[in-house]
Amino acid sequence: MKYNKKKNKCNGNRERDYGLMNPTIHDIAKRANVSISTVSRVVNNPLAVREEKRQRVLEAIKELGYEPNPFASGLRDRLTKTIVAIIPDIANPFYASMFRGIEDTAREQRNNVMICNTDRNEERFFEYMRYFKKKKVDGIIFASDPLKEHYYKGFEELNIPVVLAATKSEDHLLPYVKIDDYQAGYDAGMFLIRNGHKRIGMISGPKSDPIAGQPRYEGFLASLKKYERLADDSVVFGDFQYDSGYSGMGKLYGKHPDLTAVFAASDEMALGAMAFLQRRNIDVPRQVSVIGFDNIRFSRMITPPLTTISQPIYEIGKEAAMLLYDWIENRDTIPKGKQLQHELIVRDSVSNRNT
Amino acid sequence: MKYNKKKNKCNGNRERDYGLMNPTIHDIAKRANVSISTVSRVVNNPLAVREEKRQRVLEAIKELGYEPNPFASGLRDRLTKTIVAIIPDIANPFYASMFRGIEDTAREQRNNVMICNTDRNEERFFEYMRYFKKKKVDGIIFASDPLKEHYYKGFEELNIPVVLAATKSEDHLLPYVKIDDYQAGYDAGMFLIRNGHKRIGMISGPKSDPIAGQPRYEGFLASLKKYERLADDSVVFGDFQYDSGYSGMGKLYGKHPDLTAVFAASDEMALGAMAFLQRRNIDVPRQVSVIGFDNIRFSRMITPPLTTISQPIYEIGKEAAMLLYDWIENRDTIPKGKQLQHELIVRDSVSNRNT
DNA sequence: TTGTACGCGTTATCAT
DNA sequence: ATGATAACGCGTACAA
Repeated sequence: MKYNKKKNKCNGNRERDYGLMNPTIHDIAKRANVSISTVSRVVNNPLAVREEKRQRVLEAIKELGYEPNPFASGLRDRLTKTIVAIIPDIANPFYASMFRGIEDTAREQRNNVMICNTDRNEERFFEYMRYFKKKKVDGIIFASDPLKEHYYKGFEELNIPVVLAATKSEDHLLPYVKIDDYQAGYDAGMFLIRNGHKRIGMISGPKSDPIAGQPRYEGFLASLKKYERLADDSVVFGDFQYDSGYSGMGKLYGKHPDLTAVFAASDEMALGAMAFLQRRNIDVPRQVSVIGFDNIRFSRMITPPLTTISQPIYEIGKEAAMLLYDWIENRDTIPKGKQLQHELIVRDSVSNRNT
Repeated sequence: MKYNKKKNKCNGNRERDYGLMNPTIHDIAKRANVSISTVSRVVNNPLAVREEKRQRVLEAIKELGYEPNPFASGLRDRLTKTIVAIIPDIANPFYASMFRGIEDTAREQRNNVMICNTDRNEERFFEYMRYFKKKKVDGIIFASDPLKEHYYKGFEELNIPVVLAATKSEDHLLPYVKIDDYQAGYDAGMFLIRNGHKRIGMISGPKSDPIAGQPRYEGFLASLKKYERLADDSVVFGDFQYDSGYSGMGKLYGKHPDLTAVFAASDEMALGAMAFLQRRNIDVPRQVSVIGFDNIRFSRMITPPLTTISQPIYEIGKEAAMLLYDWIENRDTIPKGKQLQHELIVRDSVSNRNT
């Protein structure tokens, strides 16, 4: 009774400043001469309402430009229309490009995507997890580090779809989108071999990294062993960052001053290696060739322009987001992951020793 | 009556699966033996409640791990708890760093920030504007290009707070956060002069750019004129990107092969200039010195490491976001903008000619 | 099939 | 200073 009066008064008020106000489910109901539940049904379960009314409602929705209020439905505990991208650092161009892929498909779905920069810090990761328990999100794209066991546990608690981008899980079957890192490492080695290099070194990522570390390392080794090139002790391990590339090249050069080519598992490490060489007045590529990995924006801007393995990083993000939405829409079938193709970008940092 | 019964039943239910459940304001209230209004006050306006009770409430909040439900408050106050960052491209490290500043303060406010990459494309900008008219946002940080007149018109329609980051508006008084670009250009010129350079060139941004273009150009000119160094026709104009730096250096070198130093209005253009020189076997910095602008992540990773003017870009983002939140909270007083300090980062790309 | 009314958690208003 | 309660917009159990 009292309730009803209030409601009417409320609607009455709203009519006045129309156009400014966002139409609600009530406005649509009135316009279409149905009840709010009918409107709600049309939106959420269209088949449950008679054709004729459905049309009326649909029309009213169009005319008034109705969009459900995400806070109201969020409060009621449904989808929040936002997904999360967990990445190490958006200021890293590699992840930034991936993010653009994610973002573009999210926009197509009229969805929001929230960035979480972990800075590779576990504490921050779990902080986010706690936050998500409150403020629900529909799904997660995880692109930070290899997926550790307790990270997985965190996801499990949330009980929402998670897909992996440029990484994968050994023990759990979460869908992932990535390239074939083993093959890519193999290809890098082969490229050097085909260019006549005999003594080849590598600056690898950490062996403990089951994605960008070990596979690239092993693919590379395989190519070398096949042609009986130098191997094993001509490999040094870094953390993908510039400084470890610089110092890694230093170690390598100390042990094997006769190296003619080096494969770095990231472009940043390749930059570091080149910096070391150039500061020692060792010419790249004439004396030592360098091949990188990632094809970041700046790899073409340095001197000499860097030959590198390109990951289709934008597409990885895009594909991962699409998989995620598939899963969100159809909660009970886990989508299958995908392998995307890498590509060798030939620029000027590798010399041909065959001639 | 009926109401009360329901409430009790509900709370009764909740007690059981505690630990799993997120505590609400009601749970805190009960625990602290106060009303929910008091709890709400403690959270939003602590000074309005007596010390003793406040402590009790605070303690209960700690113990139960209460966090306000953003959906509920969003529903109440019509704020969407999301702001928008309009930038050219998140894959550009300059904007990525700014974004991190924005994001970090947004997170403090338990807010979401949505990225809009315009790619410097007007069409995309207005697409976003249309989107915002539907799905409201609380405020905007604009960091894309100079603010054109019809962009401003777009904002006006939305009728929400907008603050400018690393840019400003000539005609409208939107708050902005930026450095003093004129002074920065002046400082760059002075640094070259103090290092004994006599014939100095510049690769500027477009003169039509009233922020990163003209002021840096004029500040630079002012320093040169003061000491009667070469000026005017030793300036060439680019678009801040790598390629224009490369070709710009080409033009400059064609006209003035005797130049000993060049100031580039962006690090990317500086990279381009260095690439041109190095490919001509002109040594940097021995034969030609280069100073850049921005201090992007990679400026220290090239050979030689780039001397440059550093914008506190993270802080610019952070400060802009804080201004925006001030404005959102207090809709009727436009906050005043801020000028932040730039800094000269001396590395190895400028030689000293005095000795 | 359709409509009514309650509850989600919070804040603001109004009494006290 | 504190407490009761309406209202925000939506979804859904239940009634019709």
